[in-house]
Amino acid sequence: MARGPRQADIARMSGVSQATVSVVLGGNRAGVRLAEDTRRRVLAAAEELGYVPDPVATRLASSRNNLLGLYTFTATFPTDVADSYYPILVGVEEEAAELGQDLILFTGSSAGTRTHDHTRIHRTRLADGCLFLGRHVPDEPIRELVASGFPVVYIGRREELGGTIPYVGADYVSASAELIGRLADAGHTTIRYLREDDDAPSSRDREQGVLAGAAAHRLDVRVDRFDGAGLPDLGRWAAEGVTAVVVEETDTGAVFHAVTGALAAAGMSAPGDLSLAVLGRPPAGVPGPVVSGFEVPRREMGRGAVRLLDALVGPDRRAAPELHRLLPCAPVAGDTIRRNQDV
Amino acid sequence: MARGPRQADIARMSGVSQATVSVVLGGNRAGVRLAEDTRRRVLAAAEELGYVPDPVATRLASSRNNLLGLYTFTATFPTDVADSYYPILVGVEEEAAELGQDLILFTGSSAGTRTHDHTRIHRTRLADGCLFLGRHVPDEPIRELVASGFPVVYIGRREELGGTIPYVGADYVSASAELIGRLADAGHTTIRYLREDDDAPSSRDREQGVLAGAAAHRLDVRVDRFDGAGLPDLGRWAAEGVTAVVVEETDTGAVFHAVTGALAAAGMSAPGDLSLAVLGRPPAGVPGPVVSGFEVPRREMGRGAVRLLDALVGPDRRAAPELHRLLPCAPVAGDTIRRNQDV
DNA sequence: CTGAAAGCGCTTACAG
DNA sequence: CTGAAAGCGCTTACAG
Repeated sequence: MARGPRQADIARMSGVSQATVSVVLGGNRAGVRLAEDTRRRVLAAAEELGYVPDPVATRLASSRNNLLGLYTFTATFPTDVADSYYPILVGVEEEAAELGQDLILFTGSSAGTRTHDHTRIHRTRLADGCLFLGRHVPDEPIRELVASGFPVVYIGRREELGGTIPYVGADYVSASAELIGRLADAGHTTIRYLREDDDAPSSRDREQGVLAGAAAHRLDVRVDRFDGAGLPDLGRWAAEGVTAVVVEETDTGAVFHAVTGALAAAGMSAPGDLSLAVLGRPPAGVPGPVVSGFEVPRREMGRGAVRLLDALVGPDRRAAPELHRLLPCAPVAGDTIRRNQDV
Repeated sequence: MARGPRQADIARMSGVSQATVSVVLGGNRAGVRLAEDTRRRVLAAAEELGYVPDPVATRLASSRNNLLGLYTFTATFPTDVADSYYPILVGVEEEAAELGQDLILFTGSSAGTRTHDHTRIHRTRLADGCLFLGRHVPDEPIRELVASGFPVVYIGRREELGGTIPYVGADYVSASAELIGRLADAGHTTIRYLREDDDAPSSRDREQGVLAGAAAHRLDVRVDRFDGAGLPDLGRWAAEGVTAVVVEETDTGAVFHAVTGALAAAGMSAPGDLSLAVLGRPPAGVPGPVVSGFEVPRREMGRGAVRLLDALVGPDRRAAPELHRLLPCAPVAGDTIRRNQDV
C-alpha cells in the first residue's frame, strides 16, 4: 500500500536531518534550541507535503499512543444486555474523547479456552492501558498483564490479586442496605431476597447489603437462589408471611422476569399483593408501575474508569490517584413498595 | 513500563537468531524449511517466557495488524441517537469478532476544525483499514486516505470522490417508493412528505424514492422541509386535501416528533384523522399503534461493511468484492395507514 | 536448514 | 544550534 510522505521526505526537502524534522514536528518537547528559520522551513515543507505522522512508528519509538483499550469478557458484543452495556460504553467513550484518547475494543475469545484468551488478552498491549469489563474474569492473564506493569482498570469492583487491581465500581452494599431500610420503614418484617445462582462481586455486594440492612432493622430476610428453572413459589412465600420480595438485578434480568412471571401466573400484581423491589433498575420496556430500586451509575463508572486509567498511563506520577472507587447509586422511589398493614 | 519478553529473549534462550524465532513464531509463512528440533525449542522457550508479539512492531514491520477502525463523525459517542448507532456497532463488532479482527474506535474532533479532523483522521492508519460512519463527512481527509491506498469503507451510501468510495448502505430509494405505493394502494392521492432541511445521501435517496413512487402512481406528493422551528400546519394541509403524511426518518427523529406533536396539538391522531408513515422506523419508545414504514438493516450494514473492508485489506486480490452494496429494507406494515374513503 | 542485515518511521540521548 | 547514531520489536529478502 502506498504510504504518505515521511519525515525523511521533509528533511530532504528542507535540507535538514530527519532527526531535526522529528524535533520540530514533535513540538520540541526536549526544549532544544532551534533556529527559527529552520523551524519555519520544516513546517512549510511538512504542510506542503501533507505530512501526517505514522502512529505505529510513533508508538514503537515513544511507547505512548493515546490509545486506551476496553476488553469485554463476552464472545461478542452484548446485544441482549445492551441496557447495561451501552451506557458504560458511552461513558467510556465520552471521557476518552475528552482526554483525546482513542478507544480500542477487544472481545474475549468465542472459544473461551484458556490459551486463546491468554493470547487475546495480551493484544491489549497495543493500547497504552486497558479497561476490563465483565461479570466473570479469568484471573491468570490479568495477573501477567499487571505484573508486567501494564496499566489496568476494572469497571466494577474486583477482588483479584489480593484486591490490588484498580477499579471503579458501584456501591451496591450501601444501596442495597438502603433499599432494605425503605422496606423496613414501610413496615415490612418478613422479606425474601431472590438472587441468581451465580457468584460475582456485584452479587456478593448486593447480598451483603441486604443482610446488613436486615440486621440493622432486625428483619427476617431469607435469601433464595434462583436456579433458572421454573418460577418462584409465591404462594408458599405468602404462606410463610412474606410481604415483600427483593430481586437481584443482573444484565439479563433473569430473576426479575422470573418474579414478574410468577406474579402474573398467580394472578397477582405488585404492589397490590406483594411489595417488590429490585437492586438496580428492572429490564427496559417493563410495563406497569415504576419498580422501586436504585440507579446504577454505569455511565459515570465508564467515565471514572477512563480517568483513572489515563492517570495510571500518564508518566507523571502526580498525586497518586485513588485506585479503588465505589460510586453511589441514587435511590429510585418507584411505586411498588406499599405500606404493610400487618404491622 | 516494563515490557514482556521479546523475540530476542527467546532467541538467546533457545540458541538461535532472532530472525529464526520470527520465522517459527510467524507460522513459517515463507515456507522456509526448519529443523523440527529448532521449531520445538523455540516454541518451548516462547511458551515458558509467556511471549506475546508486540502488535505495534508487527504492524510497523509487516503492515498488517488484524485491527479494523471505525471512525464516527460526531464529537462524542451518540447517546441521543443510540437507537440508530448501537445496532450498527453491534453488527460491526460481531463480524469483526468472527473474522478475528479487533476494533478500534475513532471519534471526530469536538472542535471540528479542519486541521484537527485532518490529523485525527489519519490516526486511522493505525488500523489495517477503516470504516466511516456519519451523516456528514468531510471530503478532503478521506480523499488523502484513499489516495494513499488505505482501505476505506463507508457505512451508508456516499458519493464522494466521484462515487469511487466503497460503501454498504440501505436501499432507501426502493423502500421509499414501495411505501408510497402502499399509500396509493390504500387510495391516497394527496400526500405530504416532510423531510429535514439538511442534505445527506440518505435524505436524497428517500426523497428520490418518494418522488419516484409518486410518479409511478400519479399521486400528488408535495415535499416540505422541516426547519426545526414550530410545528407543521396540519390544519392547512388537511384543507389542501392531504390525507396522508410521510415523514423522513433521521437519527434524531426530529421530523417524526414534530408531526406527532402537531397531531397531538391539533387533537388529532393517526390513522384516525390522518394516515401516517415513516421512511424507516419511528424513534424508540413511541406509544400508540405501530407506525407504518420499513426496517433499516443497520446491523447487517455493519456486518457487510466489515466483510467488505476485510476483503479490501486482505492482500489476496481474489474475486474483487462488490464495492457498492445497497441492502434491502423490509417493509413494516404497521397500523397507521388506513383506507382513504375520499376516493 | 539457519544467520546476518536491512528496514518499517519514528524518538531520544549524544556528539559536535 | 543541528546532525549522526542507536534503538523501539518485529518481518522479509538474502546469504550462506
